[in-house]
Amino acid sequence: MTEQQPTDHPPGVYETLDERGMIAQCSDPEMPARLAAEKVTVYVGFDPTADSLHLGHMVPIMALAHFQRAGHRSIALVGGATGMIGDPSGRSDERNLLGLEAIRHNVECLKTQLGRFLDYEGENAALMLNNYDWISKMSFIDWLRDVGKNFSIGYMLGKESVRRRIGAGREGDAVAVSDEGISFTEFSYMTMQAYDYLHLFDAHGCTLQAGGSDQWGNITAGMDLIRKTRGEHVGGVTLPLVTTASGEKFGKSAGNAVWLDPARTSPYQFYQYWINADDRDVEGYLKFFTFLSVDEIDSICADHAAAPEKRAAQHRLAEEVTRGVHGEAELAKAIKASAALFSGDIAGLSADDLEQVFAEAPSYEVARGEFGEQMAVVDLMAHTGICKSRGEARRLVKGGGVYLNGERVADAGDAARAEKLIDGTTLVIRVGKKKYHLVRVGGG
RNA sequence: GGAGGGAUGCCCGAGUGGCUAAUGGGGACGGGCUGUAAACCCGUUGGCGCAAGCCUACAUAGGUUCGAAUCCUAUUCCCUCCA
Repeated sequence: MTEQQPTDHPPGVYETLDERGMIAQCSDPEMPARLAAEKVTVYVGFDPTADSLHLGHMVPIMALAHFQRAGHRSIALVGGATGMIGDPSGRSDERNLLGLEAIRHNVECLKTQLGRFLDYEGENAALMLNNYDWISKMSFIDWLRDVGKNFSIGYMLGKESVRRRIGAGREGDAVAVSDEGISFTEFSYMTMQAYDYLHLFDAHGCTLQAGGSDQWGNITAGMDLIRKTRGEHVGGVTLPLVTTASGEKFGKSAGNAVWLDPARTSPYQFYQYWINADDRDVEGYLKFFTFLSVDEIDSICADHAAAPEKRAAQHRLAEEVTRGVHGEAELAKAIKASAALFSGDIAGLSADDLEQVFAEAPSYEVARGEFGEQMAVVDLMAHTGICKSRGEARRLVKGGGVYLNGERVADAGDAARAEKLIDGTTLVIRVGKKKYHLVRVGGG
């Protein structure tokens, strides 16, 4: 993500994004021409609701990177202030406020992560800013006088994010109404994001804001604020919500978010997430999450259509995205682990090999004394935490979903015997088709 | 401040004195088929127990009753309307 193009006459980044399906809404029709003709400063905000970004943030990140590659100036904004308030957009219920310390911590983590996707050096350097730096300096009275005065209640009530919460959905406009209500705090969120845009306009000449499609209301709030207070017209674009063909939420694996932080989602799991992409989604994902040219993507997909069982498109997708997020070395490990687990037989591997392959798989220790000559599989699983309870482990075994070193455990009463340990120390317990756990018998 | 409505398992949502560990749907998980895909089919979905059974659960704390998610009291939180 470091290659740069000449900045004096940038190519049309709008077309680049559009042909990849990465434009959902755009504030004005002249946008494509403007983006092709002049250097623009664009910003995207990320609120620090957790200490890591996840796949849901990837499209905005990629969009910022595309802008930078096209010669524009990208600003990644970390919402140290907005994150303390809670964006109601896209949510049907009130958020719990995070503590100050947690937010500070999250801000630092996000900054580090975002640092990997943009180039902050050189003449076309991207900027990383934290809105806490300017918003925290304002008093409440300043806020109400300088910012709040520009928003009529009617305008604010008209935003979908608000209407869905106060049960004011209109006939025919498909706002899913929730009966949760909304606090003044979240209601005010849009004014804060609008002010960010104004600040960036003043301080950095920022004239474009991008964000997920649920950000449209917040983006237009900023555009309107700038128009009212500065008499200038600025732009906004939204990026599409990524969906899955099967109706599952994109970016979730087993109900958990797929994080960019390797401590939360291992590179192996990350790689596997993409490998498992639905055929119908893979083309779109290649366009969203890689920098491969559209021509190349077409060619990959043609190959894939010819021999879908090879899943060439998924492999390429997983490879590109994992490399981009985790780097070459981690990608190599993930590929090696995947190959070993899905084609080879576990029993043939040594304990050392296992360590290598399972470097990121959850692993557990059991004391030798506790294990003894043998240990019931069900006890072992409950003990290590692979299962929450013996009952859960028993159910899994009964359903035929537990494998010891690759062999299905036939009966809930079966035990793992000491002589089965690989190199006398290690046991691989697989649950279902894909979940591997390493158990080491060690200590006294 | 007043009036009314509500809080049930991961989520939604039934249940208004025993047959309810709690209908149903969704999700999730496991199995089958396959391509580590989709669709589809089957199964599971509080803890302990091989089991009979025991324990813990329907916002919180008490109470009535042989027996309560279901009735009563207080408390907390949420929603709506009125002031």
